[in-house]
Amino acid sequence: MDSRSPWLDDDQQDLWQTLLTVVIALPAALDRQLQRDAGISNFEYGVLARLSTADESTLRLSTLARLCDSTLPRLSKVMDRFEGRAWVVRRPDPDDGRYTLATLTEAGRQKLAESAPEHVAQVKRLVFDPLTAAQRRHLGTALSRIAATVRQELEEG
Amino acid sequence: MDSRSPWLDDDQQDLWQTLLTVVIALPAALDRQLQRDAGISNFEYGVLARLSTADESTLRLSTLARLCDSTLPRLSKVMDRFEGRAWVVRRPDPDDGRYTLATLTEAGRQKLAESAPEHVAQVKRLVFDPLTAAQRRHLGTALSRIAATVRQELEEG
DNA sequence: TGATATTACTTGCCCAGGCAAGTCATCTGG
DNA sequence: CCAGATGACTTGCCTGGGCAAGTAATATCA
Repeated sequence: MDSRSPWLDDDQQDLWQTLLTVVIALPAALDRQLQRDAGISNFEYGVLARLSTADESTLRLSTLARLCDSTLPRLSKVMDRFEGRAWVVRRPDPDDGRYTLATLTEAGRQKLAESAPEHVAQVKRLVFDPLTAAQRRHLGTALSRIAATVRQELEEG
Repeated sequence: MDSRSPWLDDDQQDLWQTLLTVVIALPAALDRQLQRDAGISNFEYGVLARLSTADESTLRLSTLARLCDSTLPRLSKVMDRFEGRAWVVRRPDPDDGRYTLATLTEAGRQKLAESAPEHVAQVKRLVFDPLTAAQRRHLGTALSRIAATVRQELEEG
């Protein structure tokens, strides 16, 4: 494909518009369900979920930020809110005081457990149910390539 | 696929995480380029682009909102900014005074033309270049189904 | 025909997130 | 061993967007 031509052809336009719809409307739909049923955003859910699968429920903030595709200021403010609700605790990394370790508390794990069923059901309804097994595989392949390119783009910045 | 089981299996987790990365990081990458090079957001670019392809460069706000997957308050505020820069004009629809018609001005069209080349190049680099023709077709098929489901969700909700 | 409902949009208030500047801890070169 | 550089957050300021309430125009129906 030639990146130098300054326009998209019709097929590309269709795909592009569809992708835009998904990246705009899917987060909106997820946020709405989570906000209504659990009072948290999709992003906040992702932070809880990441921490819950980490070793000892603990990660450095910078690592967590990368895993959640977040900036550090954004994550820092989420952590403020989470500490206020006692869902996580922060402490300096004993190995290197510049790092901060975040650990999911039992209350945080419980919040995640409460929120998960409806959220997962929503994800299944919106993303998995409409697709056949083959379509899911193809989607995964294509999105992986795009995700890798976009990640690289943001890191180079 | 059974929506009732409350968890995702490993394959689903992988796909889900990849999709999350794309819906979070792709808009961020697009916004950054547009903000840097043109001083507008990806969403605002989409509004200009939609208007530019409409008959007489004119659409009802409610129609434009639907086409851009936007809420009406959000679009209303974008229109305030655009009118301030004289990129659009608003006027009541003569056929039905409840509707408002938005028309792209010549200045607005020019802003779009200036912004387009770099933005389109970015879209190609991030979305199209990493994929083969077959992968693009498959991606379009899968995303169309998801987009349709999500749109329906948001309209009902 | 006039009161009420509905539709399309706007406004106000609030909060989340981006960016730039500040702080604190560690590394590095002299 | 100690200044300056680097890295990891944190804070403050500002803007964008969501929601709920308000307004204006049209439809409905007694």
